[in-house]
Amino acid sequence: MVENKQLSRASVLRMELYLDVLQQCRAEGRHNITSADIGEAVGVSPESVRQDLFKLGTTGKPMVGYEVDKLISLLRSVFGLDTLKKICLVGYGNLGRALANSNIWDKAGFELAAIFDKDPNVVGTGVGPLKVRNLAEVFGVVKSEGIVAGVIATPASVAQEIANILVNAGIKAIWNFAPVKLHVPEGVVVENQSLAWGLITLSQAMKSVFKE
Amino acid sequence: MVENKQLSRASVLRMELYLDVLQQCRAEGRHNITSADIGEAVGVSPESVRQDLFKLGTTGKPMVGYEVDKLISLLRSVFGLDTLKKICLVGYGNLGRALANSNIWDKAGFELAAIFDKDPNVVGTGVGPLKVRNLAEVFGVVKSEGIVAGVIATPASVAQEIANILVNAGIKAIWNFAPVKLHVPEGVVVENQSLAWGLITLSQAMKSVFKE
DNA sequence: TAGATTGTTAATCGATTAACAATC
DNA sequence: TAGATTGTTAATCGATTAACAATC
Repeated sequence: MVENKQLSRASVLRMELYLDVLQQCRAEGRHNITSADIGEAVGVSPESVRQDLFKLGTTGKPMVGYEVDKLISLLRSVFGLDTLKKICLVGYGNLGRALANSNIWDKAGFELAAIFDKDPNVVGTGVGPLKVRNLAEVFGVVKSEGIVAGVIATPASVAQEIANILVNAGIKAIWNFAPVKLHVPEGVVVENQSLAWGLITLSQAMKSVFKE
Repeated sequence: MVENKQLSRASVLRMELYLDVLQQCRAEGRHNITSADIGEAVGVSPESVRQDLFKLGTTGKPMVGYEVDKLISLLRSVFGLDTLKKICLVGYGNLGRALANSNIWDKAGFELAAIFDKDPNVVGTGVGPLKVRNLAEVFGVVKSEGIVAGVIATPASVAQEIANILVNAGIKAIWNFAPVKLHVPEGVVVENQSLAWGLITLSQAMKSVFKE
């Protein structure tokens, strides 16, 4: 029932789409869904949907399809959404503020447990009960709070330095918004979300559109 | 010299890293660089670097390596960074404000030419000379300004509707921050940058780390 | 020259697509 | 039962890695 092989990034991305569709179905009161329905909703062939679900240990029934509730649980467990993970945010500029005030954390099973910045004018301000702390406190707070992941929303110039601090403090995962390839030891996961890179990727993709 | 085959997404992502390394090299005054150097800096094998550059029409010399300036120009042209593209932003919440005030646009060859929101309290406010306009103006402004791309930084619930409006207005590319699979006609490019999906991907990746 | 480094083809690997038997 | 739909293997496709001749 639990996956053992590493899922490809592409698979994971598709599965996130499946989860979205399934939740819509549940909201509409449907109990079952076929691979064809899922596929059509997310722009993927039914075969690919089945292949993806097969990797997770399949749960469908011929003629009936998949149980919506069961599949939602399965995907949530694959993504680890029901495991609470403490995360900290480093960098409280425009982007940091937008992140801190967003509602994305819960939905992915994270608790935003601390915010850090080096600017003395920003330290002490904050979101609700959460106050921005001085960068120097990272090590101690990560340890004492049991924080396992960190977000880097700082300028690119200091991103690697921040990554080192986080890793030293024992963090196992980094969500990186800086357009910098971070060098981290094995066993530490980095997920890049650089807006700059995203925009360049869009620019590149546009070229083929205009060529037609 | 100009690429004709579609580059894989993975290739493009790697090439963005190469460009970063090359720009650092130029800043340090280096004129040449080998595939081994590039590879080491970005965590890719020299063979892969050469293979990627080969796809673009290679420009290196045995025993010397690649000319830094030449390669920067080549990559900038591959990404289309020197072609100015007008883009508009829809949704001026926390994320929209962070985007509008960022410096990412120029660097990817975009000019942020208009901002839209439906909230009357927000319309009229703005960044520098740019004022937030009413959502109803999208169609007219996109046409009159010659805007070719749009950013969706709205709640997920209205993202598809906004996409339809943008596409109808003639936009060819969408940078989508909403955690929704957008359905667009062929010939329109969508680049997803949903933070919610990114965070779930991180959560999934963390599972394997903690399993070890 | 000698040898480091590229250009480019070949081999491997993995992911996607197709096919179809199993089954409810 | 009949036939729609899954589970699962096989075939195809593409990307990555390896290899090595070409070359500066």
